[in-house]
Amino acid sequence: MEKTSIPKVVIARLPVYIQKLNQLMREGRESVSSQEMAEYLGVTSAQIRKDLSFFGGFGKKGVGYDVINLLESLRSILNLNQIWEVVLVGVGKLGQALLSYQGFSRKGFEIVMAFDNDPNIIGQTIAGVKVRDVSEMQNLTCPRNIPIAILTVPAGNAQEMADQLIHCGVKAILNYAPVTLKVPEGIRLANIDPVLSLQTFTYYL
Amino acid sequence: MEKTSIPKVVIARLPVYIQKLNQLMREGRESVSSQEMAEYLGVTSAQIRKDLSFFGGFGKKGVGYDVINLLESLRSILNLNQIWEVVLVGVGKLGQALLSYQGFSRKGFEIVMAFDNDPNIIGQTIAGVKVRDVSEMQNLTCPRNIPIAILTVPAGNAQEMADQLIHCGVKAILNYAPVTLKVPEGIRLANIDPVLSLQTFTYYL
DNA sequence: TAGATTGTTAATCGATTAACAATC
DNA sequence: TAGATTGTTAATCGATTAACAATC
Repeated sequence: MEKTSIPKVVIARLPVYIQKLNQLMREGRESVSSQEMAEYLGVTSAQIRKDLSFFGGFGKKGVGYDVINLLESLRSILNLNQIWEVVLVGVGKLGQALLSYQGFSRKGFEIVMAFDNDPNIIGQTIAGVKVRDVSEMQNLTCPRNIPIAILTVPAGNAQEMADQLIHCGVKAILNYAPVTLKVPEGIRLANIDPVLSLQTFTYYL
Repeated sequence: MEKTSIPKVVIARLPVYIQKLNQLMREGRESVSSQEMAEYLGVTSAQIRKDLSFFGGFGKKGVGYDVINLLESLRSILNLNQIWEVVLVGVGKLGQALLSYQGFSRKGFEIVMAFDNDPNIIGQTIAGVKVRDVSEMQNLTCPRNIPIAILTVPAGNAQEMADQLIHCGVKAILNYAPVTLKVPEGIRLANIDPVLSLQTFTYYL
């Protein structure tokens, strides 16, 4: 029960607001109303105002929200004004694609280590990160206290890798493996499985 | 307002149940209780029973649910007893990884066409799929009426590609681009942006 | 000032959970 | 039969929306 008062759904929407505000900023926009944001994002303006009001009053009545100011406020609420270290486990095709993805470091997430168990991949350097043997993972990650892990291993290995990472101080896991992981209370977990999304589609099609 | 009565959250959980039931089946389990499923998935048993009860009574009181029977029932509810054709747009690193991913066809989703705008990639065959010029997309996809698209293009191109796909009859889009797309009523949309997940983590860390 | 838009309250809506009779 | 577990109802909990006074 951490930061109890604010609903999880609200926290999950803040990054979406940030994404849009970033775009507005690049376009040179100075201010934006909740109404306009709502249209862009396909939600109600009341929801946007309510969400923001959990953290204070960022707007000016009759005017709207200052784009840069709101953006900075939200970034600060989410602790995005720092570099977050990330460890990636599983350097198959998907893991390689994520290692090469510029979007992480551009948004302040730095993949600092990568591990695999395939001798053909161990030792290679991908996007500046040297791939190491997963058998060394505990030795190498435990001392560094890396807070976030990305899991791109086969389903069968995911739980074991998660356990090891958590043991070494990882506090949040982005899981691409198609399994439901068991993690202790207090460990954040998000699952990205495209098949689950597709299987939801097919109900409606 | 299609199939109104059943909450979207319930539909979204069915694939997770299917995932676990598949695993139980592979392990040779014959039946399972809502209690046991709940423990595996980290939810309440009441939720599982309630979810299933929207579609009928699949269990036996005092016994639980027959694994194979429930699995088949859920697959049928989600229309998973058929092959679903998929078009993939954007064959960069991520697109290539998804093209090579066995999990889609294994679960009944067949990527039948792929498009890109990079001359170095157009013409290549990846995982049995020939990459075609995106300028031909409308000509090639419109007649085939493919229901599902996966978008792995840069943020700047995503909306334009979505519009074209929808124009050609696509009814559901799995969007990997880091933008909020605008789609007409009735088009299903799911977004997979790992950065949004990471940015939710950092609030709690 | 007049018009616009916020921040907030109260009402509505929807989802989760507890509890238990039914029954295998 | 006794024990276990479902299916379902009612109660609780939480999230969304409508509406409007405050105010820029």
